[in-house]
Amino acid sequence: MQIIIDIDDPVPIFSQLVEQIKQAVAGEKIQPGDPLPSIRQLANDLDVNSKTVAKAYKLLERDAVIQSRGYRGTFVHPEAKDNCQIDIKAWATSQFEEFILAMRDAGVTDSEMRITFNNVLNGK
Amino acid sequence: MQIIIDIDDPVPIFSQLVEQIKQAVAGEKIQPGDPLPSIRQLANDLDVNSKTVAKAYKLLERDAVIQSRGYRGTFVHPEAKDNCQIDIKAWATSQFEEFILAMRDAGVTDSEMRITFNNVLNGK
DNA sequence: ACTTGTACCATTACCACACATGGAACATAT
DNA sequence: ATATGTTCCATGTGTGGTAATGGTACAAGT
Repeated sequence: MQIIIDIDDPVPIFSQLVEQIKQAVAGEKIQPGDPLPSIRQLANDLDVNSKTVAKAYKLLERDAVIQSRGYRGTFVHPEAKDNCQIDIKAWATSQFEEFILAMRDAGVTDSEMRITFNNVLNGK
Repeated sequence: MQIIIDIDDPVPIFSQLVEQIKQAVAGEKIQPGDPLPSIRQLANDLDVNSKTVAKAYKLLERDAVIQSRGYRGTFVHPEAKDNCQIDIKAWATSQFEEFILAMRDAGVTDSEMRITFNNVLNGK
C-alpha cells in the first residue's frame, strides 16, 4: 500500500489519509483482514504526527472500514468494501440541506442558525 | 419610551434594542400604531451606528412586532402584542437540539456537523 | 523491554464569523 | 431641501473552531 501526503493540499492530512485508505480498500489493493501499519509506524513513514494518523484511524473505524484490536494492531474490516462505499458525509449533507431549508422557510436567519447551532453543540 | 444601551454588556447592542422594544410593547408602554423614532434619530440619541439600529428594526419587522413604511417611518405592528411573545429563537433551539441528537445517534461527529453545516449554509 | 491503541495535558497557526463602525448612494415622499 | 428606509462598499476587533504539532502516561499483550 502506498500513501502520498501533500502538505500544500488544502485538504487536511487526516482526510487525505481516510480517502486514500478507502480507495485502497475499494480498489482491492488491501483485502479484508489485512493488517495496516501501526499508528506510530505510519506516522513515522509519512513524517506526520501520530495524533493525525490516530484521528484518521478513528474515523475509519467508526465507518467500519478498519478494526482496531488494541495491542494486536489494526486490520481491514471484514465488510470494509461495502462500508467504504457508504458515504456518511453525503447522507449528513442531505439531512442538513433539508433541515436548513425548513428553517429558512420559518424565517430563521442564517446568522441565527449559526449561533443557535453552536449553542446547542456546546450544550449551552 | 426609554432605551438604555450597555456597551459592557456581552449581549450585542442590536439584541438589546430588540429586547427592550419588545418589552416596551409587552408592557404596553407603546401601543400598536404608535410611531417609533427613525433609524438615524435613534442611532443619534443612543450614540450608536445607524446600521446597528437598522439591524434591530429589521429583525423586529421580521417578527411582525413593528412595521416599516418607507419614508413614512416605522410603527408598532397591529398585532405586536401577540407576536412579541412568540420566541422564534426558542423554537429554533429546540429544533436544533432534536436534529443534532439524531445526528449524533447516527454517528456523525460534532466536527463533521460543523463543517457540513457551514458547507450547506454557504451553498457549497 | 517493547509495541499496540488510547487518553489526557498543552501550544501554534490559520480561518471564518459576529459585531460594530463608517461612507456613499438610491427611490420615495413631504 | 429634508427625511424616510434600504442597500452597497469597506474595515477592524474579538471570539471560537479546525488542524496539526508535542509530550506524557496508561493497560494489555508479545
